Amino acid sequence: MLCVSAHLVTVEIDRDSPVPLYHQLAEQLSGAIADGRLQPGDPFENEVALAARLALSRPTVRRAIQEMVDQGLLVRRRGLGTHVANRKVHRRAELTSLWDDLRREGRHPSSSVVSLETVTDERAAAALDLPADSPLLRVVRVRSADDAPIAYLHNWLPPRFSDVTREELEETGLYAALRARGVKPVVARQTIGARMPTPTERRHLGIRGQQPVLTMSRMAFDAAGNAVEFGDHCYRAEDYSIDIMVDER
Amino acid sequence: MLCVSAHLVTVEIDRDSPVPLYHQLAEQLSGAIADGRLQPGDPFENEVALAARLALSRPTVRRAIQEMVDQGLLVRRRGLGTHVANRKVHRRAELTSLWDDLRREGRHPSSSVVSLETVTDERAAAALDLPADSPLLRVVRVRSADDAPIAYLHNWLPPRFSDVTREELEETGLYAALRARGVKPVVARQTIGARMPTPTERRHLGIRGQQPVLTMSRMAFDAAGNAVEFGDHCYRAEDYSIDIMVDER
DNA sequence: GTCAAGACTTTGTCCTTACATTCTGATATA
DNA sequence: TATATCAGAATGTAAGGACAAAGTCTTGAC
Repeated sequence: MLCVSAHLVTVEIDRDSPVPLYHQLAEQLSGAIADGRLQPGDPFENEVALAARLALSRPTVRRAIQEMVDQGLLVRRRGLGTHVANRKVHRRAELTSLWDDLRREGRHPSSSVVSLETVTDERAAAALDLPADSPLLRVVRVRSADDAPIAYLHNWLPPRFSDVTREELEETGLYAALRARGVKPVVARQTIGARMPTPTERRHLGIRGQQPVLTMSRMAFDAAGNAVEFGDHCYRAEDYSIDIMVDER
Repeated sequence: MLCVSAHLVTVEIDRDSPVPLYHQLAEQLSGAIADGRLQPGDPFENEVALAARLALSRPTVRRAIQEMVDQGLLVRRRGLGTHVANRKVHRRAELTSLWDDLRREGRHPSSSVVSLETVTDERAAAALDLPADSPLLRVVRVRSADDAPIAYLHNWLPPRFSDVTREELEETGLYAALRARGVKPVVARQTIGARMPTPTERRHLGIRGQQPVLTMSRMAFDAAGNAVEFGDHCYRAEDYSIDIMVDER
């Protein structure tokens, strides 16, 4: 008999932890894929065996596996078993800030706040589900990577964030400031386009000659569906592109 | 007692149908949101009551609700209940073709095939997980909406699709041709950028003056993680923008 | 030797039950 | 009156069992 045994990943489940068992399991199994203990194409231990080995119920194990399937880490096929997916379809956290993106790439992000003031803006207010005359905090920044400007950013925030300071924005970024106030954007609608830069944009981004900008406007929402931020940004197209995974739901 | 009773949606479950009960339920409830029977902010019937009313188990009902939460249609909060989400966070099927997008907007899409030939291409082959010298079917098209060109499209397909014809592409679009062969892309990695058009692109897209193009390259995969298509496209930035929902997973 | 039927493996669906956690609102106490 | 506690309502987590469906592989018949 040909015994293609799946590599058994060591998993430790802490039943006293407040983090759900299925999530503990998914985290540790994801770790095994991330650090190469499990390679794309490798067969995955089957659900029932895994459940028996870890003394977990099958639904719990299934839920962990489903979490990983949703992240594109695993592929399941009836009768065939579960396998580690092609690395190209792995999704990482999607809703990231440019700041975090640059850090992950090993570059050194910095921000300079061009202006920080309270304004009214009809389009931003509509995006934030607020009355058109609501006072909004408008943040205008230039984002650089390794001291070369790559983005000219406009953000509008609801009044409750009016205590955000210039220093905070320059040191940690906008999304960190929101996180510090207990707000976590989890879903956003983005519209991406391209156009020629305005003279102001050319100056801030150091654009010479005929080079376009990539534009992105974003409405971001928290888990409860409340709008938390509206942004309208433009990027030096020469140095920046947007990389996303899209999927059917 | 203040009785805020949720509007009861009529649901009919067919236990003999091959389609899973949770999916039947999710479809019918989604329909109620789509056609306005349930409005954003409306309280949703709670899980246990819904399960009792429909003679379904609670896990089955929960699975249907989870499906809708994943589509951004519902928001659940412990202790608070389930509510219909803000319409702005509703996701529709994301991985759509430009052809379908235009149809949905009520415009009239058409394609003209510029060339259709078998080639080798190192970059496309790498994206498709094939050897660099694999023969690939390359499709070059101009996509128009209401007879005005908006996109210049390059696609590379694995050899098994070499029977795709020019007529088929012009009448139904590429994704329909794939569907007809039992292949369904479900996830794609897209890279979006901007640049100035080449003379060829200017000619095909009818671009005058200093106008950039929006570029998008896409690697598409089926549910098993097999690469099914690689595309490299450019769009008239004046007439086209890319609209996507991104979320944390 | 080839093809078909059936056994086996694995995931998919569905049920029942139990208890935990979180938030609201009402009651009771100071 | 204001605060703290408690009950109620809703979702979240977890277990265990049963059967269905899909795909592979072996076995058996011709």
